[in-house]
Amino acid sequence: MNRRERPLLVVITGPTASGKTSLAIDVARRLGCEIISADSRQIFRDLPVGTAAPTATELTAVLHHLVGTLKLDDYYSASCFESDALALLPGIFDRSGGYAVVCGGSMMYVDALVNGIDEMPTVSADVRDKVARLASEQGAEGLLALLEICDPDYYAEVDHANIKRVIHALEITMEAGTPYSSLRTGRRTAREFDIVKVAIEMPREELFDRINRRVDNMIAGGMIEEARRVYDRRDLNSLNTVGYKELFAWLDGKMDFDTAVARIKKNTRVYAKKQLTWLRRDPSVFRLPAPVSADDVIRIISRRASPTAQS
RNA sequence: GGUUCCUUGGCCGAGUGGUUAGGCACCGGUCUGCAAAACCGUUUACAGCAGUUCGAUUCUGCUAGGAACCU
Repeated sequence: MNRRERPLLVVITGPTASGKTSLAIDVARRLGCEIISADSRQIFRDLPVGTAAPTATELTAVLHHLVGTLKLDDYYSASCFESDALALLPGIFDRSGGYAVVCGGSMMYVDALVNGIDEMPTVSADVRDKVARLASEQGAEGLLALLEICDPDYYAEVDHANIKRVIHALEITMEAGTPYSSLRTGRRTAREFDIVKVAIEMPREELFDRINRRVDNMIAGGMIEEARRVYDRRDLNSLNTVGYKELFAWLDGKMDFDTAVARIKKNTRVYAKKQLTWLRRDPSVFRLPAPVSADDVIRIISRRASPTAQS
């Protein structure tokens, strides 16, 4: 491809099991660039099978970033991803003449990189403990009552049933000493590069079929051993993940094996649906019907050939 | 052949003579810091037929299917 004045980030996304990985590799080869993975679970080492991470062969075919780089107990978030990706991009653009591919289905990660995410202080262990203690002593009502006092604006808009968001708001508010809502600008950050987002689409039946088959392949491909190896760390957030949860339940004797596998399939389908919901409301995504070839993606890139600003 | 019991929406599973069980799935949605997370909304019933009743998913009878026990 031609060298670009203004670099271009090609985001390849779509629901789980839609074929993102191999498409991204094809596209990256055509563009002569590297790939940044936007996957909140493939970024952990020790989970290659159950997260359908790129295989050794695939990793060799094109240089990948942010795959298997974290330990299971490392802290990570969409914001961490934004910084990591932004730090990697200049080098990737340089080496490729202005191209980079991001591939992944962690929609919030993609959004954080594409649109930016507001600056928030990192929550200290101290504050985390304080809020956790309040939660266990006074329950949801206590948390909500406190939020109503210290951040009435967010209290008014947050889903009171979604206690995770309430806790997060309280933590940030306490850490920052200023209401969480005052730190949320909702503003997009302008990027120094162009962005094209494409998503792979296919009839739901086909997608569900692919999911079911992939789960069977994972099981046959060593996922049970993988789950056994991390079993003792099952309480970590990184292992609050479809596939592992269900196998842990089986290992705990809480469900039989066939049920566990059926649950993995079911929960993976549920996950895919949530990704589709997220994609549907994003008008900036080019949704391409499978099978999608690198050519299809290149065509879209060239159509918006020159440095038209993305907004 | 006889006796007793069972039959609820895609699945599991409560219950009642007259307002919604509930859970899961399906379908739809929320989303700016653990997001493969967390959360929200909605749809699908009372096996069939005939009675009793102002009214039956709930009571009675018959039919069908199933379970247990008896000869």
